[in-house]
Amino acid sequence: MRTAKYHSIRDEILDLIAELNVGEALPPERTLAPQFGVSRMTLRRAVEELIREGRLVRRHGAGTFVAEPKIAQGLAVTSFSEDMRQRGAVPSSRTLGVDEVHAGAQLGRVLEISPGDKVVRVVRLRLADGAPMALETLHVPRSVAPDLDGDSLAERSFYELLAERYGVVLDGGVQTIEATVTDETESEVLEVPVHSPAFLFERTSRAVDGRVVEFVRSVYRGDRYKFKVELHPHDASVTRSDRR
Amino acid sequence: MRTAKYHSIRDEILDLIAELNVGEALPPERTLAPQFGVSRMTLRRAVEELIREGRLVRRHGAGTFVAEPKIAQGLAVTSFSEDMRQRGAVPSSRTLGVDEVHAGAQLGRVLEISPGDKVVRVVRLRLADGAPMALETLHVPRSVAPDLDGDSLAERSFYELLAERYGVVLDGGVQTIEATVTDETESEVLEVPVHSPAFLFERTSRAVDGRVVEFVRSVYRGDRYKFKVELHPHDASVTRSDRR
DNA sequence: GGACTTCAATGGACTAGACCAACGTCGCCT
DNA sequence: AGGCGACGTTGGTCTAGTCCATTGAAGTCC
Repeated sequence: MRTAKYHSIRDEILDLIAELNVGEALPPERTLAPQFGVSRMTLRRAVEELIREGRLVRRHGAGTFVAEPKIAQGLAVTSFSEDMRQRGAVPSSRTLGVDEVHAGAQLGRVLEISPGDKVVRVVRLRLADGAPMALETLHVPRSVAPDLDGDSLAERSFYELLAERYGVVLDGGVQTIEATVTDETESEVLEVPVHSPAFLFERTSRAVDGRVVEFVRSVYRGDRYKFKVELHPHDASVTRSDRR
Repeated sequence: MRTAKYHSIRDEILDLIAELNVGEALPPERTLAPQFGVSRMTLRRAVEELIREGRLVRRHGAGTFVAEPKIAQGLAVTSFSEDMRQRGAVPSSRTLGVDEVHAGAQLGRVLEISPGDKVVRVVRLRLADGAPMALETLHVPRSVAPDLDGDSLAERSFYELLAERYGVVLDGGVQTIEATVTDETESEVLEVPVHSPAFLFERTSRAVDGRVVEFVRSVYRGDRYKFKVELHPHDASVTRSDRR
């Protein structure tokens, strides 16, 4: 079997959820399992995924219910467009410049290439509902994207290009988030007063083969962008490590 | 059985991990399971918890290995002290003032009480390694903590007090994170120039009985505080919802 | 010596059933 | 009418086994 059963069951339950209102109960596990032709354990595994995603809630003895749509706009901000859509805004983008530079010491270190290696640098203004939201500077080793240029980025997202044209499969990355204020240049393109509050995101992404494929530095308008995080008591799992 | 087996097994595996170096393999599942006196499924469930916590990594066909200590200093910032310790700093606290006010319209709304109800307000300076890190203003309905005062907070954490003295069990909450700059007052106590970059946290916490038990507003120094988040490809689970 | 094959060991998925624990309802008793 | 207790329904945990998929090393062939 190519794809795991519990994964396709997950999708079938998703269809079921679509036909229910928030707060309504799913059929009991003992009904659903044979209906989908799987054992109860397998069904439960699929349900557990949906619970982790925040789409279902289980209440012992009562049933499994469709969860409130979650508010959380977390920090797994890997795609500007995805992020904006999730926040209910229409994303767009304007490329302000594309050039090729030598990595240099700092950039070479974070991209894990030689300081003399070439790097494509793309500066883009990111907009939400037509108004400036963030200024993004993208750095990609030339070796990762040999023929990347401004035209390519106009049509499709950088991540689509990576996957489809260069066969790069992303594995993960590290992102830091700092508080900052805008400088003259940033203020101008973002259309805010100088020294306005802003978020500074720095992200480094790695492919499954181990190469660093991008370093992105983004400045977000503090007056338009904020995080909303839902806290759950069991999040403090680290506390237990000093139990001895 | 009071506590689930897979939970105690989790702790036993934790002991096992403590005796191994990063990257070393755990004994295979088929060895461990009978050793702990459980079925393989139950053992796997315990291992899966530890994987979610980032302490173990599984490699199909190869084995289960002790993971690199994770960097992530995420957003589940429910306790200043816990947060600081995790970042390797020594937390401390100085209470700047405690008073009782009427809720008023705004505060009444977020705390879900009448505008005329009384609220305890505590202003505290939070320090890391002896230097100012954040200015925190805590609001608690008097009805939740009838005899709360400055002395109580000197000895124990607010959350300990809630749990042990008032029998309040926390259920969760919502936290927003914004970018801001310090005003005159904040600058003075935080010992930074006026209009320095800063994070503004606003947290509302709820007890299991449904009552809102606190509203906290914290201003963190932007030059000392930052987030570091590890990104994983499957985090983009939302993308799948438009598959139809 | 290097490339290929084979195979044992390991994690991944799944089943059919058992028993426990929480919830909520329905009926009985007061 | 109100409260209380029994019980059926639901999720929660666990077992002992089966078979599949991936890995990596040992062995084989050229």
